[in-house]
Amino acid sequence: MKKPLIILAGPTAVGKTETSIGLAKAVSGEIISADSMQVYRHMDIGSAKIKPEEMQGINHYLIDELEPEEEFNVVLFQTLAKKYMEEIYAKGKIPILVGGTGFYIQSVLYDIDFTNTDADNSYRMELEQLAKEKGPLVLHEMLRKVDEKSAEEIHANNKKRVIRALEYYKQTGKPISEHNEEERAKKSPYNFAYFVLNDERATVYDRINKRVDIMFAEGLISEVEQLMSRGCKREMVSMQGLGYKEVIDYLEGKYTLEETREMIQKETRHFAKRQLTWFRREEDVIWINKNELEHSNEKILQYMTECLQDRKII
RNA sequence: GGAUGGAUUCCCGAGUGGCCAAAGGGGACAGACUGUAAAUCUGCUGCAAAUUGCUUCGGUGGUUCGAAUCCACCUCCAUCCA
Repeated sequence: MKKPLIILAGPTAVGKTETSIGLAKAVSGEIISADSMQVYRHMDIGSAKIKPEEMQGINHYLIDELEPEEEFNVVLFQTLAKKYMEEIYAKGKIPILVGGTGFYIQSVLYDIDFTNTDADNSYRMELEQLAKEKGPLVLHEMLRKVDEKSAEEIHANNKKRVIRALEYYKQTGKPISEHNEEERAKKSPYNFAYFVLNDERATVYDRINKRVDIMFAEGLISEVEQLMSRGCKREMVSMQGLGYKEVIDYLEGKYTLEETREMIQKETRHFAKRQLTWFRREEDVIWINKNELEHSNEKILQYMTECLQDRKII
C-alpha cells in the first residue's frame, strides 16, 4: 500500500501559503516546505517566509532549519523531508509538500537516488579552477571523452552541470547520463496528488512586483546588512537567493536603490517563468488555475478535496 | 526667428549606397535541468511561406541599376543664439 503524499507547488507569489493552510486543515495534514531559501533562519523578508501567526497551528517543517552559513542542497532536502514524512505518517497524518522548488519536490516524489556519491568537493573545485583558466570548452571536451551522451545533452557553457557530470563519472566510474536515465524511469512510491497552483501570467507578475515593494518597505536592506555583518558572504548558497545577491550588489554601491528593486522584480518574474516551465513538463500534475476558480480559496480547496477523494488519498 | 544635432524594428542603441529584416544589449516569449536549482544554461523575437516572397529604419517627393544610408521640402525632439 503506497503512502499518501500531497504536493502543492506553483510559481512564486501565486498564493501557495494561504492555500496550503486551508488544505492542511481540510485533510489533517502537516506541511513540509520545499523551498530552498525559507530553510534559513534570519532570512525572513527576502524569502517571503511564512510568519508564525500565519501557520494557524499547522506544523511546518524545513522552515528556519539552518543557519545562513550552512549549505543546503537537494540531498539534504530529500533526507530531511523523508525523515519528517515518517514522523507525520507516524502521527497518522498526511504530509503536504509545499513550495516552488520543482527539483526538490521531484527528489522526494520519485525518490531519486543521490547516495552513491560522496561530499568531497576537491575535484569540483579543481574543475572550477580549470574552467576559469582555460574556459568552459575544456571541461566539455573532458566530458565528451568519458560520457558522450551527457556532452551532447549539456551545453558547454553550462559549467555547473558539466562539472557535476564529470564529478559523477570520477566518483562512480559511470556516466551520469546512464544514471539519469535509470532515475527517470522510476515510478513514484507514493499515492500522490501533485497540485500546481497558477494564475494568469499578468496577475502573477503583478503580485511579484508588489511583493518586492513590500519586502523593501519591511526592511530587506537591513536584513541583508545584518546577514553581512554576521559574516555572510555572497558565495554562500543562502546568499544566492533572489533579492539577497542583488541587495549585496547594492550595498557594494553597484546599483541605486531603485535599480536594485527593479532588478529583483525582474529576476523574480524570470524565476516564476522557469518554475512554470518545470511544472509543465512534470507528469501527473493537477493544474489549478485560480482565475478559473474565481480566485476563491474555498473553491480551490473544494476542487482539491475532490481530486484527493478521486485518488483515494483522503 | 536663427544655428547645430537628432528621429532606426516592443525599448535602448549600432549602422552612412549593395554583403541590411538591419550589429549589440534589454524586455517579452519558449526550453533544458536528477548534489549549488531563488542556482546554472539554451533558443527565439517584422509578416507570411521550402532555398523564397512581402512590408519596415519620422513624413512626402527625388537622385540611382540599387537608399535606413545621398538630395529637397515638411513634422517633431534636444541644445545653443536672439
